[in-house]
Amino acid sequence: MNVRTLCLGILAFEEASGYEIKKAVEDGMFSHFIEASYGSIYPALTQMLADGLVSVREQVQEGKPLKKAYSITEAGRKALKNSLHELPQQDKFKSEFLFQALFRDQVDPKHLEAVFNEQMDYLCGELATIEECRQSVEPGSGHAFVNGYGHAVVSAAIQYMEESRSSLGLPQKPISSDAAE
Amino acid sequence: MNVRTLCLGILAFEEASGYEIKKAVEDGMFSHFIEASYGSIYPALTQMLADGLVSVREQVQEGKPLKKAYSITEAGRKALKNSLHELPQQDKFKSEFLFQALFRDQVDPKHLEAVFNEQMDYLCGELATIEECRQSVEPGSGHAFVNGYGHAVVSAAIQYMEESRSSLGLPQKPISSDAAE
DNA sequence: CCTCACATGTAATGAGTTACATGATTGG
DNA sequence: CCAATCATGTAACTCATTACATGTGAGG
Repeated sequence: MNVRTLCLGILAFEEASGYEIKKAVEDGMFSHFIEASYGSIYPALTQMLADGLVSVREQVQEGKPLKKAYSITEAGRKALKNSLHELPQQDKFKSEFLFQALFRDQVDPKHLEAVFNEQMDYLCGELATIEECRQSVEPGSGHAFVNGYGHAVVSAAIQYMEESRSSLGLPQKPISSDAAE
Repeated sequence: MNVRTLCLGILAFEEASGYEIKKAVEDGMFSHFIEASYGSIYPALTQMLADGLVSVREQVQEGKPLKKAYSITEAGRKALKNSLHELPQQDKFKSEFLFQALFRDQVDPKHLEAVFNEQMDYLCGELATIEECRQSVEPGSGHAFVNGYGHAVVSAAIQYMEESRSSLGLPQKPISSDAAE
């Protein structure tokens, strides 16, 4: 999948600016597909505008910079549908974190612990976000499936990592960003 | 992570040719990190040879083409260690399959079913491979962690997908490539 | 006879990231 | 006053993929 299709997908749900798309991809409802930087989002929108897949509405805001709100057009919806049918890759299970874990005896223990904890924090953060989202998505929708899948997979990862702490020679309770404080 | 580091990692375990590296990344013990094509593997090996990170041994085989068996050097091990400490990205949970699932009402049901089944087949295949591997990896090793993590995550995905069949409007039992026959 | 598995490589192409470039307003 | 958030965009660069190019031997 490319950034164009991702943007088109987001715009199929809601009008958005390049900036808002970036936020949605980083954190929001669309953070579980692919990553995208400003350097790919803005050119994608410009190109799609030229191709007639999206339209712009320039919003003048008080006390804030000019915002270009993009909307999907009928041609855009068609193009999205088309892209959806052409996506060939089923996604493979890949993880760079696991690569680091594989060579755990090659890295120094402090670093291993840091990597492990960062990964753990990320996963816990994701789980929290997913659980928050659950309230706002309607059951049976595409979003609900995405959330459910995410929840299942991320929980499993967290659970396995928690169980593996000792076998990796890591201290049992690191900082616990949740319960404490 | 780049292909160079991936190759270096594989060569840290065993001497291998470009061809064998490709196979290991496609299917074998090293299939859970990143993808790599011949077009990236061969140049990576050539470059690392020039940099002194690997050495070659040309094997003349009966009835088979010339094979270049690459081994990691001391400098290579150092470089790997270094790369391992510099890998910044914790891996995010991303899935293009979920993008397709999100727009399930935009694609035709036949296509959705096909995508779903392909994904399911892939996951089941992975699970089978992981279970096979379990016998040959020693407990407590990096490989064991990779296998365990993979098993946990892939099983969770399979289970959730199985449970979601009906809510996606898909037939309960498609072809069942396991039990039947 | 033809295709598959083995085996190595290059060049064009494509897609994205990083860093650069700019600028207003708000809150500490 | 400085940093962060909001907001848009470009250009150089990196990295990998795809397609091309070549060749053998085994098995159906």
